[in-house]
Amino acid sequence: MTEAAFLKKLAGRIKELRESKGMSQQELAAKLDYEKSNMSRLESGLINPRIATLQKVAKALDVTLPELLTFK
Amino acid sequence: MTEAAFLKKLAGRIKELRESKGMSQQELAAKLDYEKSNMSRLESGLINPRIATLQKVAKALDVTLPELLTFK
DNA sequence: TTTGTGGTTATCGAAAACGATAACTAATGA
DNA sequence: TCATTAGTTATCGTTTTCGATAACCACAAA
Repeated sequence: MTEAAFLKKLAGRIKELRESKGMSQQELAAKLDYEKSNMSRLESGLINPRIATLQKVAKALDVTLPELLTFK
Repeated sequence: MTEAAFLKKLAGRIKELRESKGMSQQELAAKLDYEKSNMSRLESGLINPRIATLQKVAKALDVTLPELLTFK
């Protein structure tokens, strides 16, 4: 799997979890002190985020990091 | 948990898995095309790595990303 | 003593994340 | 029509990863 394909799947996983919680991108972004512009790019697979950023995303989504990173 | 503490635990997890496979830092670094100097810093918790880097680490250690990120 | 291996630390330049901000589109509702 | 909300896209400056390289330490084997 290419890096781009991997980031795409991760992006979809974040979007899926966010929507299942009924949150907007801006709500999620605000919850972890992340720019909404970057959140948009993150959910589009355009960013290769740092692990600490994903840790905050997981926390804001109320899931564990392994859960966030579990996808097909 | 602070970011620094989190990175320390991640570092320990990588070291633990690497040693359980009987690999040296340089062997692991070479396997994912990562500089040995950075591997040393990564295992010291001095680096907040990108998710794609950790994905390569997991692959080189023959574990899944969730497995790599599962620790106390 | 010399050589090799494993690991650490430092520096340099390039690339990319990230914060901050702005402009824009589309959809919804007053 | 106007305002609001959600999301996208772009730019700028700062910070940090990362590749590349070098120097260094400790230890063990020849």
